[in-house]
Amino acid sequence: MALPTTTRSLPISLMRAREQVMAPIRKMLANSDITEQQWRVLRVLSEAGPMDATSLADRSCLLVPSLTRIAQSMKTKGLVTQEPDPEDRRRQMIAITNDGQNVIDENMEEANLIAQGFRNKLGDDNFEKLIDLLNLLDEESNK
Amino acid sequence: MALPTTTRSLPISLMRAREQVMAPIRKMLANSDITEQQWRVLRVLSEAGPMDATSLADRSCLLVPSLTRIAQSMKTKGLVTQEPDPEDRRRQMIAITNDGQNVIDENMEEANLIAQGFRNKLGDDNFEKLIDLLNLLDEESNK
DNA sequence: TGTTAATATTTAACATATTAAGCATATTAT
DNA sequence: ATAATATGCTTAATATGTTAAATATTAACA
Repeated sequence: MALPTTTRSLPISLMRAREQVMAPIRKMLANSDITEQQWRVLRVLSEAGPMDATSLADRSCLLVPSLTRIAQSMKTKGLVTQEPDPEDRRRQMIAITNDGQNVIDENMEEANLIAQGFRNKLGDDNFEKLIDLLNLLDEESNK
Repeated sequence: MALPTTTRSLPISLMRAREQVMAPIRKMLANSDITEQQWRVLRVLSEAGPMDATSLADRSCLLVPSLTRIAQSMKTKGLVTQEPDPEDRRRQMIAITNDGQNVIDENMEEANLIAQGFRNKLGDDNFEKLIDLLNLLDEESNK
C-alpha cells in the first residue's frame, strides 16, 4: 500500500476536484465581496427571474436554512429584494435588484473564461463525459 | 434556454454528486456519533499511522484551522491523542486510539458496501474513468 | 366552523469552511 | 550569538452546512 488509497477514492476525488474548480471562482468573487453561494443565488435569479425561497434554494444548491441567512445578508447588501407572495403569504418571493444584476454583469465574462479553462484542460469530449458521469451519480437512488 | 444550464455546469454537477455520495456515509456515521470529517481523519490515521497536523489536514482534505478544532473534539471523545514532536516542538503529532480504531472497524464493512454501490451504479469502466477525470482536474494548474 | 394536517419559512444549535491574525518554535544570515 | 525570517499550529471572525424545532399560513375535513 505504497500509494494512498485516497487517490482512487470517489468522495476524496470529488472533494479535491471541487476545490480546484471553486478556487478561481472564489478568487474572482472576492473582488465583488460576495461568496460563491451568493453568486449562485444571483445567477439563478438573473436567469430565471423572481421565485420563492424553496425553489431558489433548490436551484442554487443550498439548503433552505442556509438560503434564509444568505438572503438576509444579500438584502442588507441591496443585491436582492424579498416580499411575501400575495397569493400565499407563506411564500417569500425573492428577486434580484439592479445592483445585483450589476455584479453579474461585472463578472460573467471572467466566469465564462474560467469555465472554458477547465473545458480546455480536459478536452471537450472528456468534459462532457465528466458531467454525464457526475449527473449519473445524482439520479434515481434519491429515495 | 428551456432547460436550466445548471445541469451542464461543472461546479454544480460536482456539488450535487458530492452530496449524493456523502449522504449515505453521513447516515452511517450518525450511528457512531461522528462526522464525515472525523471519519476521514480516523481513516488516514488508521491507514498511515501517527503524523503531524499539517500532513493530516492535507491527507484528510481539511484546512489546518478546521483540523485544529476537529482534533480537539476528537481528543475529548478519546478517538485520538495529540502531543508535540520532541524533535520539533512546533509540530503536533496526532495518533489514533483503540477507541478510534474501533470506530473504523465497526463501520468499514458498510463503508465498503456504500462505495461498491456507487461503483455498480456507474459500472467499473465509468467509475474508473470518472475518478481519472476528477484527478485530472486536480493537476498542475495549482500554481 | 373548528380541528388537524400539510406547507413554507425561520430560528436555533452545533460543526465545518475560509481568511486573516497571533504565537511559539526553528532556521537563516550576518 | 542575534535579529530577521520562516514554519507549524492556534485563535478569531464571518459564512455556510446540517439537523431539529418553532412559527405562520394554508388546506382538508369532520
